Amino acid sequence: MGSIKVTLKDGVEKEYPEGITPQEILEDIGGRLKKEALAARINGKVIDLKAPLKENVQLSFVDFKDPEGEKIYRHSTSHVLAQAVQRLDREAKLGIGPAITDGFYYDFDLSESFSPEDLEKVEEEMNKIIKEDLPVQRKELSREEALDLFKKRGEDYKVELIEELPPGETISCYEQGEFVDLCAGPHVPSTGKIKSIKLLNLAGAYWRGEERNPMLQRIYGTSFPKKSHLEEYLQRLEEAKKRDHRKLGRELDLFSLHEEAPGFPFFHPPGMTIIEELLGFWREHHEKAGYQEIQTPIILNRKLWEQSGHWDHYKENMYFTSIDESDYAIKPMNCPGVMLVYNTKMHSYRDLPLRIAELGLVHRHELSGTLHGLMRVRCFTQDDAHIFMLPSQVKGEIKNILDLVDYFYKVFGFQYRVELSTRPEKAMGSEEMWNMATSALREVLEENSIEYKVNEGEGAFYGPKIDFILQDCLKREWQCGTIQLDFQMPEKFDLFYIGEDGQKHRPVMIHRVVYGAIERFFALLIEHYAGAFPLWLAPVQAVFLPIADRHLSYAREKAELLKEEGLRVEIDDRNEKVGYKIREAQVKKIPYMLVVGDKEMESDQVAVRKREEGDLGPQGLEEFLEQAKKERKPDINLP
RNA sequence: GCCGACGUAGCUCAAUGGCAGAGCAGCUGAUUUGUAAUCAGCAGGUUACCAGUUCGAGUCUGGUCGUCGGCUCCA
Repeated sequence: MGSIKVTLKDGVEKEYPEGITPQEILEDIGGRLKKEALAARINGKVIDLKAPLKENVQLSFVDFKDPEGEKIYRHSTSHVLAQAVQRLDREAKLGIGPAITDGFYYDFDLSESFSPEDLEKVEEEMNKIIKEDLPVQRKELSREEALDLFKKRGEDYKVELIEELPPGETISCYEQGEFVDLCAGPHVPSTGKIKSIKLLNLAGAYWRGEERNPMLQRIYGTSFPKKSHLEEYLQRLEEAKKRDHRKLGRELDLFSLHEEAPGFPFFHPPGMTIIEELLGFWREHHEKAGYQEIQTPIILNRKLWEQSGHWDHYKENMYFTSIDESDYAIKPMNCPGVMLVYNTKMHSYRDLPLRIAELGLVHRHELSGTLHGLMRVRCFTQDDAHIFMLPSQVKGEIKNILDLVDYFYKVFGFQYRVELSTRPEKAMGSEEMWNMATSALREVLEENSIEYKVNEGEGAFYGPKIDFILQDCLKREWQCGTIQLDFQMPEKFDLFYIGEDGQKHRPVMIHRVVYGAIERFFALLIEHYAGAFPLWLAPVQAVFLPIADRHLSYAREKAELLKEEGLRVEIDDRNEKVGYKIREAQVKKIPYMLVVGDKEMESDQVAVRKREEGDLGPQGLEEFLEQAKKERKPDINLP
């Protein structure tokens, strides 16, 4: 047996006998890592601490602070969860149990369903397993051995997974005590490495996410190496829930939802003010970007939907009605209406690109279980636009939209993620068309060095798309902006333009939205700002707080001046103490409070109190107005 | 749509199978107030809805609707 050279992170080279494990090296070098290391990284690859080293390597250790370490830690916790569940119910069959953002889950198939009380018992059992500090052992097996092992254990789902592993793939499993799970690893060296665990919730989940498969029971949980970190995390969750747009929407009187209209939101005056500001901002920038606005009807004849392909591809999401004995549908998308507008006149190649925008109200029959406040509703306003262009203009137009979306999201301070979705199973058009369209999107993303994830088979039925994804207060992801390339619709509606050669040509079309759905974007904004909207969006921008009745007329006079400047101003003329009025204005998250009493009347000033900063002292009305006007610009915070 | 939980006053929440209650908000009155809640009084309910069990149901059972957490779907 020879020896190997191990280069540690700090550049130190050490010689060890071949077959030494990272664990043993830790024993040798000691220090903080000895306690905190969860796995090792050799030549960039993460492996078990117990994996023997066979050649010269660059070695570093992975702890919880390392994203890979966090993942391993949570993944190992999911194994402990599965072990606990099987201890409590021998019949429980294992699904899958991966680490996810901030935690993990494990899916189980069992005859009786879990109750929230069961979770406590499971948690108790998990703590026992942790206390037992069972060594976690990796084993590599042949396909036959693996099939045999999991068949014997009655793990039908694992057997299914093994059968689908590509030939030649190393099959490994991890054992801890009586428990064994099919798993690629790596894992922590023993269950005692895990410290603080918490099971969070229960849910049903289809096996492998497919509706025709049996529904398994999923347990979500999380774990941390320190109890205080777990507690902080739970605290953060509680804080995040306070930002929930459904809660703030009610408290701030922005909107409401009613049993009488599930999924169809009602907007109240303060909510409408915000929406109108969002739309005003949108119109301003779309006009600048060369868009023209139209409006098309909500109800359109069946024939149109047959022509567009929606009747075949989107029927289960549509609402229908009949008028004078003919069939009509409520529009789930705006495009077919736009097609009719395009075809009302001849177009020259000189007219292209033609950018036609529509703030279109669409209705879709979403499954009842998917409705979620304003985030997922059954009717929503898309800030839609359809761009008709020459094939040579496609990339330029997509680039323009990428820039527009980026500008909009930056104005609100949103971080976003980009996805490219490709051809779905149920698609119109030829493979070649799809490939061409998909690579066009891909190229623009790459040319503009935008990071993106590919979402295979998730495109629209008429073309591939680029999606822009935002997160809500609980880090749930919501698709907002989207750019969809469409070679189908122009074909279906026989769109053409007259080219330089005097002949008819087919234009290319893009569907795109920036906000996505106004409702969803609004909801995300509520959570993003925790209800404390910047001045330009705030339903009430400033409130006068007169100290006593004798200051009322002064407040009215000054308020009038601000209103003339277009500010949204109110006066709290109730017979209450200032402290009371301040509290109320603060709870309503009004950006500015203007306290007026004897002193202010005498000096012809207002005492300005800012929502975030508190008392700013007395100012002349002009000074305040100047500041307010600055803050009225949506992009005030942009460089 | 599927799995699970939940549904009491506008909101937040109480009430062993035995008279449906509190705080906040609302209304009325008093107080004229200086940087996050003045005091008093009044009113507020078909306990989501429909059946059933029971002498008696907010509470137990079944169904419907809705909401919440997921799955699936999607802006």
